[in-house]
Amino acid sequence: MPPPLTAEPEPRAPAADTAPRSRRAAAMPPDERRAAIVAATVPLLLEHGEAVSTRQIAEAAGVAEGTIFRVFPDKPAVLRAAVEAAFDDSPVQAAIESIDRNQPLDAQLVEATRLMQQRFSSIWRLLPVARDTGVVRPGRHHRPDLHALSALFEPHAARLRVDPGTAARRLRSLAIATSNPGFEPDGPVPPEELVSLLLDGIRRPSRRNPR
Amino acid sequence: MPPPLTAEPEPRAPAADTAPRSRRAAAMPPDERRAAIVAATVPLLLEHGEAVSTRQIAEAAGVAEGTIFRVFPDKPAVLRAAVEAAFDDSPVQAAIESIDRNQPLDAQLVEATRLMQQRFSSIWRLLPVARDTGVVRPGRHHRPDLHALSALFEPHAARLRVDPGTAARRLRSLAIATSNPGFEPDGPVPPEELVSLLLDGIRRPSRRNPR
Amino acid sequence: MPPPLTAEPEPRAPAADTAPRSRRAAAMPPDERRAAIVAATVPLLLEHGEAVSTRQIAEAAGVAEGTIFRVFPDKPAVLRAAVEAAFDDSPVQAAIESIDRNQPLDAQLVEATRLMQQRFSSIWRLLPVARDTGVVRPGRHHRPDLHALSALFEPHAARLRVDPGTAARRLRSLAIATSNPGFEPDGPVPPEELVSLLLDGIRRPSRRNPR
Amino acid sequence: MPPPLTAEPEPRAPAADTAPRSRRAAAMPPDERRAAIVAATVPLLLEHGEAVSTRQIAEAAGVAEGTIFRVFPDKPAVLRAAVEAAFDDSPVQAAIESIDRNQPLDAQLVEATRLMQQRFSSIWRLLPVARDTGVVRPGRHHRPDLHALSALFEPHAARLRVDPGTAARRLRSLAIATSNPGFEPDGPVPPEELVSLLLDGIRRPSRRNPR
DNA sequence: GATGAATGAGACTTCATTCAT
DNA sequence: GATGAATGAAGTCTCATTCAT
Repeated sequence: MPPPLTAEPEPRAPAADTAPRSRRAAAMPPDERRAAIVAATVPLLLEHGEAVSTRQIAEAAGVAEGTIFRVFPDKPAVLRAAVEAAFDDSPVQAAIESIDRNQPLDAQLVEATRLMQQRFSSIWRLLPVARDTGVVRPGRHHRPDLHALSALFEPHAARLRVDPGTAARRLRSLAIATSNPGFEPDGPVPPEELVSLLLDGIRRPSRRNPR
Repeated sequence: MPPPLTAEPEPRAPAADTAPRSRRAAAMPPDERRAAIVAATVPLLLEHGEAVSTRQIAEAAGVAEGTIFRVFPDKPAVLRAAVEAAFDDSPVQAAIESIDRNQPLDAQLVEATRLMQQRFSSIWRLLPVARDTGVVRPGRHHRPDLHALSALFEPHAARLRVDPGTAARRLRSLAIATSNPGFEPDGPVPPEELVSLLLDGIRRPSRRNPR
Repeated sequence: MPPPLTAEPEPRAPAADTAPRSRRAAAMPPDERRAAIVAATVPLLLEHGEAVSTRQIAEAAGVAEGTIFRVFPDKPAVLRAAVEAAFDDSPVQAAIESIDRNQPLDAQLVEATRLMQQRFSSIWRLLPVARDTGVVRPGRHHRPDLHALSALFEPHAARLRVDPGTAARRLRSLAIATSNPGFEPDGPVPPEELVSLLLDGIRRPSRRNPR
Repeated sequence: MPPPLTAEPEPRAPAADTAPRSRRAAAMPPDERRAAIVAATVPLLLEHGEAVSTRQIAEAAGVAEGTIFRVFPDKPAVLRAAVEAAFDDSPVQAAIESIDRNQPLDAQLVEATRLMQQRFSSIWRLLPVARDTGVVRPGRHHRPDLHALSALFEPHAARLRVDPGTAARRLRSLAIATSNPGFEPDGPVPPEELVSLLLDGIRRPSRRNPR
């Protein structure tokens, strides 16, 4: 089973039985605290967008509001970190890389598509935030997952009409678009259909159009 | 020439010469006021998302802040109306319907794709707002443009491996995804490529894979 | 009787008997509102220095906190305005100008000194604020009261060892220093003494030191 | 050479070579810690007034924020101690006492005045703090420097129209007022002028006013 | 004994909404 | 009917102070 694709707030460890209940969160190395706050922020960001309040974040992270600002200079920095975490596609990348290359291309792509749909369906809400926080900037390619995807096409390049990079981009586009709940109210299109579309299109081959 | 695809704030008519100079905006039929506010809101929404303030809206619409609440019960109602206006796809629909059916399917689709890309590229920012305001709700199809698009496929249904409705949805998905500046930093993919992808896929026909 | 030397918060007019008690302050022209806030701020500034909170100011002015920011861009602007108002020396200037010139110089100066002591004793606390808000800047003379004071010396210039401007500055310095409650715990030095010091010094004339 | 007139933060002694590297400051006798904190606070107080934060103080003193509260009960106590230190005029007192009494009175006073101007010019900012912290209280004389100054006048008492104590107070007032940069934008008045003013006033002796 | 992470009250400021004019 | 001054709740961020390590 592949690792989870989205960061999840780590459940705070329950206080040891013998420890006296304390209202004060245990001191943590800054990095851990940072991570905890980021983890708590991601779901809130998905739910409320940039309108999340620092109060909500603090509550979700189980810390005082002031604590946030000991590890982040300001709210945008928190959002940026959360978006970056949520956009981190190394998990998908890893998952795609571990796809069994002995299967036929179709099957490999179906698997990859499923992974990407799963991932993107939770990221829609973050796009404007990513834009606003500068995590995503126009003209800047920055998605390592494309490399993993390209690699899937590479061995079959000769049989494709486009180069592997483009093929990867097209597949990703399809996965993205069809996993947006706003545009696909019936849920994501089955990956098999997408792969079939990608590879062969929707036109029936014919004598006049033999392909 | 097709009508513009995005609502524009209507310039307020200058006060008639004979009217006594007044700081008050000329009384307007409520419907017109509503429309003026909505028209002013759309571009602001595209720029700032849900973070637009009523002050900005009032200023852009050339009315007092209080006036907004004589026409709309509250701010969400304004946003909802603005999103609905921005999502109104009757212009695209009309444009698609007026495409010359005597051209080959490819050409027709290219034209339609261009129209949709143009339209969607400006709407990205609104998706979360649409979601938050309830204009777009999961499980609810609501896009008349699909009908127009379907109609394009209808006459060629026999040559397609999927039904015209699905074909329309797939094309729209492609248009949507490839016009998101966050995902296509080099600008929208050329419509010709998309149509080719849609119809014939990216796989080179071969004997072993004849179709 | 000279006008009061320090701005006083204007008592808000009591609601008319027949008017329904309203929790909302009556709308005011911005200039008046500004003045009301400034007037309320001065005494608070004298009491707390820059540590006054906007809440205190709002309360003292009888308005909501938000109202402050409809007339001032931010808190420093409020303080600046308050300091400027408190430093406005046109009242002293006017009072000095109206001193009867038919009296002997000593008497005139005593009167002027009294006026200045009265004025300065309330301004001490504001000096650092004036500095911080940029109202008082090093190297910038900006006190019109000096002119009025100079004018008092003018007719007697021939009998003075320094020019009237310097004389004015020295007298003001004396008035300032001796009205600082931190340095004169017994209260301000009597103006007569100051004037005598200024004019003749503390040295007894003698043959060896005739002058 | 007279001792410096203002407290300086003592540089922390570097950790001894043989000591194990530790992030903790070497334990210090409480008195030394107190002194270090006070010394670090004075310049900050001059720069920021009461708005200094405990963080700034801790940083400047090279201790942890918490440490401050092991030595002082709360922030006002720190400020009070710092103001007291800054107001400590035993250095000026000593310097005045060491003035060569064989010079003529004028010369002695010029020297004393210079010392006081130098001292007071850096203390202005602290006056409100002194007031707020209760270090300076109305009705309470507390300035030993006056004694030293009085002593300067003592031998010449017979030639003065006022008693030495008053003479001292007047001179100090002049020194204070003319060293406030807010009121003397051109810099402090030359001490010679002040002494001449103090002793002989600004009036030219005449037959009608022979003195 | 010192540390500094954590706290939570409170500061300044913005904003949707109301209502007297 | 429109206006915009006024409101006060809520948002972000700072700071004095505490306390587990």
